[in-house]
Amino acid sequence: MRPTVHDIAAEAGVSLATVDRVLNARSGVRQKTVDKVEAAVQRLGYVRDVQAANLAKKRIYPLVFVIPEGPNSFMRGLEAEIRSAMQRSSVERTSIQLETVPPFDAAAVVRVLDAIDPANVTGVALVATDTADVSAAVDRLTEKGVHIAALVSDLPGSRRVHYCGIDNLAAGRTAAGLLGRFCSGRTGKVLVIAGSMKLSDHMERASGFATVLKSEFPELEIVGPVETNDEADRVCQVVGDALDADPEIIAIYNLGAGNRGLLEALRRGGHRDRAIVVHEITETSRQGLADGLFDAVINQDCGHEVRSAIRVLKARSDGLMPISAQERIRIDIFLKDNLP
Amino acid sequence: MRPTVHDIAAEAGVSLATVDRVLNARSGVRQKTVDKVEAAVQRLGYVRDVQAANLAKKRIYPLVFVIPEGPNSFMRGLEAEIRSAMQRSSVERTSIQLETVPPFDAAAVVRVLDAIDPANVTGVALVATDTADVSAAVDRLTEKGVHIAALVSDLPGSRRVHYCGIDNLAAGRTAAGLLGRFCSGRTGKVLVIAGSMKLSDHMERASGFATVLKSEFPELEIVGPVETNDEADRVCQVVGDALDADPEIIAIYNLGAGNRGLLEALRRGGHRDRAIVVHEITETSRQGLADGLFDAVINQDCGHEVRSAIRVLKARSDGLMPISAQERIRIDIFLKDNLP
DNA sequence: AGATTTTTGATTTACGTACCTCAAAAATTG
DNA sequence: CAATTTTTGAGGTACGTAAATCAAAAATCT
Repeated sequence: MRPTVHDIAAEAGVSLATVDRVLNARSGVRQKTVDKVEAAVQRLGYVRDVQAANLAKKRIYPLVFVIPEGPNSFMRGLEAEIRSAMQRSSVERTSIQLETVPPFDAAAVVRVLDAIDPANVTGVALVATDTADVSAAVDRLTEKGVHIAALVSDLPGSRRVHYCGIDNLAAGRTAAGLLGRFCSGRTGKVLVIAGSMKLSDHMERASGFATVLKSEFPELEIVGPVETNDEADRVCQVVGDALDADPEIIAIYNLGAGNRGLLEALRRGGHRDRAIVVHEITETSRQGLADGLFDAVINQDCGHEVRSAIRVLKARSDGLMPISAQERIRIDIFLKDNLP
Repeated sequence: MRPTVHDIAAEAGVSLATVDRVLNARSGVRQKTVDKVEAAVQRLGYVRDVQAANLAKKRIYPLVFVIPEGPNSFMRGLEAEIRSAMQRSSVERTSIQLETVPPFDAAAVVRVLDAIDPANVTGVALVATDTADVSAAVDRLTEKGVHIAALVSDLPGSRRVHYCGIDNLAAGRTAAGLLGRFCSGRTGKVLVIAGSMKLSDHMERASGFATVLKSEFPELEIVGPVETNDEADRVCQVVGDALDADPEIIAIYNLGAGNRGLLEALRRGGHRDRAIVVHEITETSRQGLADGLFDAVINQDCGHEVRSAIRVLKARSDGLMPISAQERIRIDIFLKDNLP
């Protein structure tokens, strides 16, 4: 049987009340007594029964998620995961509020953050461009005692307590590793498409991709990255124009959204022999894989990201550090053969 | 606030004791009353607070894991995950016993299963060959009321309640999709190495691999699968001999263990230009990726598998069906660029 | 030393559920 | 209709922790 607070009280030769004071870092206990209790905790290997503790505390964690609105399938998938977390909220003792803002609108994110009442919110998870005003708003809110997690795209300069997303430098490298091998020895150009270089995730992917391509596959030359603001129509046009203009393009890496546009350009132009790697599993990219137009899709599991954000924000508002190894979001690679 | 048993009692116009009898399926309640209570549960959307319930019940789940002993790194990784689960046992209310048996020894597995006392064990997870005697032993133990999960390699003919592992047919297909693309258009042979065709996972991988290679990459011809009993020395010899004898081999797929032997053969022969896909992330396969000898590693997260097995066995002994979508083990693909 | 402050102990209530007992009420039987 | 059985109610205890109160003890200060 695992030891309880009663066992520590007995072991330390103090009362239950004192054990409680020590365990919950309440004041009014001499250092000598604290040591006695902590020694007993060590000796008996006591670990607090979190379930019982939560029951007794009946604590709830009010959280806010801020994500872009608009047609971006990945963001809508993220929203679905947040809504599913909202349904679990009674079980997980959370109270989740979802705020959507226009995409690429830093000012709107700032407004939402500034409007948050620190008295009623313990944590915020947000998807935003890595710009100075957003970082400043994050820092202001942090100052008020609210813990903030960056979601999907990191805010490296800010005081966010955690980044819930993949290592995008590694994701870019992985894309290069795949595309390089898919082209195996052939010489040509790779068209790289991005949403916005203001998004730190896009920036990092482009950078990782370029690094590996240059060092390991020097026979492939990068065209781009071309920015499309993640709009499918722009992607379609950019790809169509590029493929028509330059027959040496033998591969495409779309590191942003707008795969619908990419598919359309490929279908329209009848291009079936390019090696193509894109990001995020959506209805569109599944279709691309199934049709053999896309060779591989690099994915981040947004369900994992949302759940991780919730765990981290809960832990932080209890003053605990999350176990970083457990919160790592992995870079998934899907071919049509291992689609879930 | 979420409703409690008290709220249902009030809503249904019955006493707390009656609600308790209905919720825990105790006898001595008229159908009419049962209906009233269940209607109230529906109306209020009551869900049992599992944490409080577990606290009150202080139930523990005695489980047994049966895995092969020997040097196989993947199995040792699995063992490490099981031991780590044993350390969490007080928190997860489990009591886990680990049994190791000689690899590929069906009789030993049968002996262990037959020795299990159904009074002290509610669930068993095992890694075993898919042979008739193992299936029979699984069925015998199931008959005694013990729930059994197949781990890593399925036992399709048996009465196991769940399979905790990847879809190996899809894994084989994925390997073919990767290797085919890595060879992109070149004509040649692919050496396929397996541990034992008595393992259903190896069988399925070989089958999925062959299917996709034939249909999508007909320019590649399969040599094998050669069985090695997962022994590194045999793998080394087989690969060395094959590469020396047949220069047309431009790719290798090792769907079993023994990657140490594969690496050694490649190093010894100075073969650096073959496209190579293997299974399972271990120290050896990481090294292979890092050195550029392996192109991709297909992995199953054995930590996930162990945790999933525990969840499933706990749920089954509470009479619940696990949510199958949540228990799917994904097929991971690692290049050197996305290694965790 | 006595007065004051700090520290500790003893005890209670609560969280939501499980499980038990005993008595009362209702339904069924003869 | 009385006797019997079944169903229901009322109440309690327990699980392990949190959080509170109030009194007692110990330490510190004047």
